[in-house]
Amino acid sequence: MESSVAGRGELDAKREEIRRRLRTSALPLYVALSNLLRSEIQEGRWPPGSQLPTLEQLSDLYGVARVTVRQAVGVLADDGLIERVQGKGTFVADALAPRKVIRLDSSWHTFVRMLDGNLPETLSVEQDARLPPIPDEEGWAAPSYRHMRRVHRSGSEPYCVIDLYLDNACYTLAPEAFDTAMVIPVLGRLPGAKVQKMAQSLRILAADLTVARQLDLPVGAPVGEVRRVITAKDGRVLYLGIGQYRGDLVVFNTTLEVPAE
Amino acid sequence: MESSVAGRGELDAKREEIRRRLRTSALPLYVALSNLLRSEIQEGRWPPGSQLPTLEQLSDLYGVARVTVRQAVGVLADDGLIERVQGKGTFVADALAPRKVIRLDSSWHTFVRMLDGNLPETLSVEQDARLPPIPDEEGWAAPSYRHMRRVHRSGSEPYCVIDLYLDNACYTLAPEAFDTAMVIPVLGRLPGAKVQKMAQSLRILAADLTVARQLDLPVGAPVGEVRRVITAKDGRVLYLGIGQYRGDLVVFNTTLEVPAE
DNA sequence: CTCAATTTGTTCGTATGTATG
DNA sequence: ACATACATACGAACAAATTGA
Repeated sequence: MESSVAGRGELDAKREEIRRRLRTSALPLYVALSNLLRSEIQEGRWPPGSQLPTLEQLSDLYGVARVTVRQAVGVLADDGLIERVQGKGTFVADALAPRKVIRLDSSWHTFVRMLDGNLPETLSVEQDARLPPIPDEEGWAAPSYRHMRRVHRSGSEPYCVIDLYLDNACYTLAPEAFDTAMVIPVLGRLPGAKVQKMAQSLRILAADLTVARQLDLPVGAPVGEVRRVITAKDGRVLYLGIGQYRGDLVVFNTTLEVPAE
Repeated sequence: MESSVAGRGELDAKREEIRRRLRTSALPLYVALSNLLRSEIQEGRWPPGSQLPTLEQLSDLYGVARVTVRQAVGVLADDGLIERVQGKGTFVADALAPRKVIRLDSSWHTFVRMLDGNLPETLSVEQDARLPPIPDEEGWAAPSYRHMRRVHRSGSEPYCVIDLYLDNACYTLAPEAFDTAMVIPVLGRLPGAKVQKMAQSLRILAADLTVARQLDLPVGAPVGEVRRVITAKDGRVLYLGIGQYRGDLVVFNTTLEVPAE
């Protein structure tokens, strides 16, 4: 008897914890739950064609009322991700449109090759801008930069929005190229081979209002913010780019050769 | 006249658009607005110590009711980001607490140095596991792996939970070391220098329930999923690790030397 | 064919939170 | 501070479709 009571108490505690985790996101419970279910389905927890647990079971599993589970499931049904059949159950749709992801490689050659040929859309240009403050170890600023805000698309889907600063001394060497093509490959091909290295750092953020708008995402969706600094041999900053990438469309790759000891 | 009408119409359209964006986020309006204000403050739109626009002005600016603005501002006040003084105004707090982040470098040396000395907590061990399926180009599987699930902490805060598979042929060479220390540095120091390269790919996801619990995050919070494959010279997979990192605590760094043409 | 069990669909009533004027 | 409207979430009861005994 006691053990059964303890078991029940434990279960309730667990249920309560799950509930709390879902709650803390400030989203309505049914939205939070539908997001969770969506990503679990996309991760393959319930494969295409298979039956989901019943509303009662899900209600139990996540510690929310059946009606609320139903509401969450309804969101996914509206999206066509699942199908509900009265008297039978809820099923994962057969054809999940496979996501076409963009692979960002971080060896210089593959990175540049990947970028090359893409045509960004320029949202705004500032001809004579100052570089935002950067830490000393990243390099030192040239007198004047060309500041552009651009959007990169894969087909019609935007996957990156980027604020970039290009040393005007570089820009004047090939203005038409810089205006239309991706900046980094052009910079790499610039005569004189001034480019020495590119430092890159990535933070993971939730999309704010501006970014959500430009990447066509809900506010709060996970995005990767990449900061790239390209310097010349003398430490002058030729390029600074701060880009926000849609988390659901981009994969970042690195390969490290391990030095023999 | 016409231009003034057009200007007004434009303004209203902009207001309407902001409003719509705030709305569509599925967050309660006041939460969405507080997020927006928070990021604008952090971006420096209103510097520390300065006065925010009045509730009326903000109400106008964002197209929401004064009471709703007040509610949004209340969230930030609770967070200590701003201070409200009756009859005077609302002010940005002087000291914004900086976040302590973990830098994950991806040159082999710095990466290993960063890991070294950290003591992970092991959640579970499976002595004789099979490697999960991997694409051919990543390498080929050894007959048997040691599978561990571990949590990494910075102080008491968990920042990474990782599922790792270690070739048992490697494990038996230094079982005590592999049991307690970080696997990758130990693997790198293993006599024979079998390790040749490490491939790493990073996806950006929303935390699912399991990860949310283990990293003490709300469900849906942005996390980075890092997949690391370490192979020997002959292509055998010595190590596979799939780690989930808290987005708010981790920065991923890379430096690329640009080959001279 | 019928019946019972299962599972989703629907509707009420109630309580609370959100947003406006 | 108040009145109003609407969304969210819960529990409960009942309806309708499906399945298999």
